[in-house]
Amino acid sequence: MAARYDDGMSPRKSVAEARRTRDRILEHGIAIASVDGLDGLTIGRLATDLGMSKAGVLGHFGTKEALQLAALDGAAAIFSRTVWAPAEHRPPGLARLRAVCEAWITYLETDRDTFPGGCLFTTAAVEFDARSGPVRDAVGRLLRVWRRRLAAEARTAVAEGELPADTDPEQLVYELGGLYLALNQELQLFGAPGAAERTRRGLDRLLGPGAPAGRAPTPRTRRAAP
Amino acid sequence: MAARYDDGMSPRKSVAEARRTRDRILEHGIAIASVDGLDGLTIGRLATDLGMSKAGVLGHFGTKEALQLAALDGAAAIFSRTVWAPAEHRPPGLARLRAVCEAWITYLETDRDTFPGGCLFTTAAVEFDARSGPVRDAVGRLLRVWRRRLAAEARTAVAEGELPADTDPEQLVYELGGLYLALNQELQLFGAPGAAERTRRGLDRLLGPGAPAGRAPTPRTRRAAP
DNA sequence: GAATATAGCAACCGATCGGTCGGACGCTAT
DNA sequence: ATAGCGTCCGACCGATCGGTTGCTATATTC
Repeated sequence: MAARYDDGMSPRKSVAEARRTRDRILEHGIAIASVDGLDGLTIGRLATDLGMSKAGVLGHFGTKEALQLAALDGAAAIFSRTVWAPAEHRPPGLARLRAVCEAWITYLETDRDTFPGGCLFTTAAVEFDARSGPVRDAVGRLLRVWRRRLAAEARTAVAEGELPADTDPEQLVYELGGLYLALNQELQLFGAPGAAERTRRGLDRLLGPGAPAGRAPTPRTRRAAP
Repeated sequence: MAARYDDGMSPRKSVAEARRTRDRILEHGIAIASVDGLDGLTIGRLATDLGMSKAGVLGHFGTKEALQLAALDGAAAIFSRTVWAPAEHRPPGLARLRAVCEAWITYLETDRDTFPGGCLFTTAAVEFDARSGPVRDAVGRLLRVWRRRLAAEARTAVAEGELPADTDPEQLVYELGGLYLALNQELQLFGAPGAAERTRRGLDRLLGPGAPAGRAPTPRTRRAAP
């Protein structure tokens, strides 16, 4: 049959508009995937939510897998912009590391519109960690990049004497990641308001006490007896 | 049409056999859910994998949601038997806490047949943490029970003087959980063989150094300068 | 041995999945 | 002015989803 467009809603076709619709699809797709996972990110649902046809949605990506990868890329861009960029102007080493960690907390705590279901990387990592294919590879790659950045920062902190000389940067990053997995779970599953403070206390134990961005010093949690 | 059973495969109907088929379904279902999530746990796939009909599978549970809850319960039983039971005969407090943590590591590291896709609780928690309903509630309940047990053990450890007096048990459990989330991710996503040792180092930092079950003392990671 | 209960089957249901296809439409370059 | 391209549409495809139904065959109960 012929497309009529007699419902008052005329199609927009300029190449610039196309980019904007693609961005709209991606933005909403990231929100969906954050809640229901990259598998739960359905073309049909995306289409109905955005008031367009499935073919129109899929035309921008070609394949569901490509859509998933694009959503992952989009989330990576948001992540980089939200937690990495604000810390980039800080001096390398411990200061920047602390700034990143603090931005990471606010990223998990406040970005409920863009990621209503929590960090998309965590969701995707758990969802695909036992499968194989391009999506799993992309998730692994993103996580590795992020860890490498953190480890590099930790290394310069050690070189600058801001962290003890016997610090193992990879170990530090490993425990940092655990802290944030715990934060994501706490926020999503229990909605616990004290989760951020818990995380900061854990950070103090890992990085040494100190106020990163003007916040009040946190009460000590546990420290080895002198 | 009529079921004929003329393919040489006669049905078995005794109530005892029925229990065994139910267990078979659950066992395989847990393995599937571990990899593909509780949503990916499909009745059709379960049926073909086990060589039975969809109705035969669903008859034992009635609903997919009931099947998911049953799988969760089964996984909880395995978890309790594998990581809690072996430590139960240890004296309460730090010793038992250490034994649980060590059993937890081996549970994540070696149970690849029952949980080929990693800890089912972690998978289910991330999968349902942004939704609502009985499954999400069940996951939350199980996690809470587990945390309460750990916190209780930590509390007696403090009371016994095995941990510093200013230890916050909930904080300790929080960081413990993060450590194990990190372990699960490391094992599943990167298959890193050093992940267990990383976790033990983190445990030493949380619980104080000490060999829990006869293993060699681990090299120090990072300790505050004296 | 008859009656009852039940495990499991084949077949089927409407809904939705990812994906394809031809065409209508508007923008852009010639 | 017109040809071509890209965007998006409605319609449709086979496969699979969770679930229902009517039935057979066995085990159990009386």
